[in-house]
Amino acid sequence: MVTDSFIGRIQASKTQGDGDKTLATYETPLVTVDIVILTVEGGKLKVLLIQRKQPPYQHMWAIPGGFIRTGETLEDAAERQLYEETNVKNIYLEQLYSFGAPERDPRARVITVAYYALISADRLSIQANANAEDVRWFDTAELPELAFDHRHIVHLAWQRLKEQLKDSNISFQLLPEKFTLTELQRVYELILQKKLDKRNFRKKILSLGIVIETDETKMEGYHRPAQLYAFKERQKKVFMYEL
Amino acid sequence: MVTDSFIGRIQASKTQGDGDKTLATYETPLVTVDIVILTVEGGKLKVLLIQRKQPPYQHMWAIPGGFIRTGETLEDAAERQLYEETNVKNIYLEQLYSFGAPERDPRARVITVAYYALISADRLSIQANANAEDVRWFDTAELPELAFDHRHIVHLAWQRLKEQLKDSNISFQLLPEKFTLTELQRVYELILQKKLDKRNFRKKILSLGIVIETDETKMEGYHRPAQLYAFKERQKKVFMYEL
DNA sequence: ATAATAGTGTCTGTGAGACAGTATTCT
DNA sequence: AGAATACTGTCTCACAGACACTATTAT
Repeated sequence: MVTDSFIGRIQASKTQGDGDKTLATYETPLVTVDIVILTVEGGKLKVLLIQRKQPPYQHMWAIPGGFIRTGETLEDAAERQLYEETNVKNIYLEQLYSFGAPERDPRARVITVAYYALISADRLSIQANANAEDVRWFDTAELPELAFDHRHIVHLAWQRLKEQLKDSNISFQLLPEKFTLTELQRVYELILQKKLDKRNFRKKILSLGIVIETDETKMEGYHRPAQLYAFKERQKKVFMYEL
Repeated sequence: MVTDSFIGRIQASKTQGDGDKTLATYETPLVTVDIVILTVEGGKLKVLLIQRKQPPYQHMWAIPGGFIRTGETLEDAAERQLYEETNVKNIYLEQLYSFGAPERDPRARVITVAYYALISADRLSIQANANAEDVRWFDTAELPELAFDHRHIVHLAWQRLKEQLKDSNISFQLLPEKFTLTELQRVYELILQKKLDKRNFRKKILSLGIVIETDETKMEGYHRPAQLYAFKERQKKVFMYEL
């Protein structure tokens, strides 16, 4: 993790442009981009964490992140780190919130712009081996102790995901291209932490016209196979009730 | 405006903690907090702008902002600047988005955490005189050319306000303590830029149980006076359809 | 009486949510 | 036959949205 490199405080003293303001001391903060990478796998909503090698918070788990490079937008930086960790491109990525509590990093003033990313489990095969030893997926509902304010950040990402689930088709970012309606329902149930009625759920999804039936089916176990669906558009705004 | 003080670029060259990453050059960006301050006054949704005295964008209008001080949280910094500009405390304030395009400030790499604030027009009396010459309220629908990416930021704030109007009672932040239902409806219409049906609007607001009738009325012109209402709670989540 | 805004009620249609039984595939 | 999951339809109730007339206060 890039933030592991220790950076001393840089103090800058400046006069201000406006006459009626007093001379003041500004800290030049460091800016990082941290990413909450979420996926659904094995019936759990999981988040990618990295084990820290250096202090502070040595050996604790943290979300991936790092500094912004010259010429990079914030989103570029997030995309780059996302790629470094997952080896996958074109991942759904969205800015979450910026955190700047003065003591959130004991070494220096570090402001982080948090992003969150959603990736479907079927795109993760490549990653698993890379620096596998200190990178792992954790059940978002059972997090270990996290470094810095990362627990808060992960929870905020989950919160945001819940909200977005209710008024967009964002859930499709977490599923393979073809999926059964039961699989889709499981994603909703996992994120919302709540059982949904199968008939109402299917009625709603189908009436929204956001999925299209494929001619394939999926067998799983010794029972009736399920119809596979694909989705029509990304980012369509919809409304889900039955919160 | 604090950002007027010119700050040179500070370059920092650092090695990273992880072995598999290349040596890279990081810019130490500057971090500001900018605020979109909105109010409803004279039948317009207005935003507070400040005329810049120094280049770049000299004489152009910009939203207020400035650097974060040592020991301040991002929100502290926003609150401080909000108070400096309006002379009013306890204003509704919420983080909007962070902007970090490399060339958004021609002088240096400046990342800004944008906030937006809502204030009711009746709390603005104190302000008007302060540094009145270069501080003015502008109709959000008819902005002058703005410095930096501030036009984009203002539009995003408006956008966010529209969304929040539909699922929270945030509109009350823009009204005096006691108000008529017609005044409340005007706020909705202004922000959503759309006429609403008076009967449906009142039915909805009253059924939500978020306002309470007071025993006062308000006369305005030669016609039937209107009942004044107050709201019960702040921050309650509600749902407004009729988008 | 006139002007001007405040205030009010009904109907229709959509859709959220509750609810249980049949269909299909395998061993 | 049995196990296991896929799949489907009806009813009720709430409420969004369309729509027009009466009430009150002043000049």
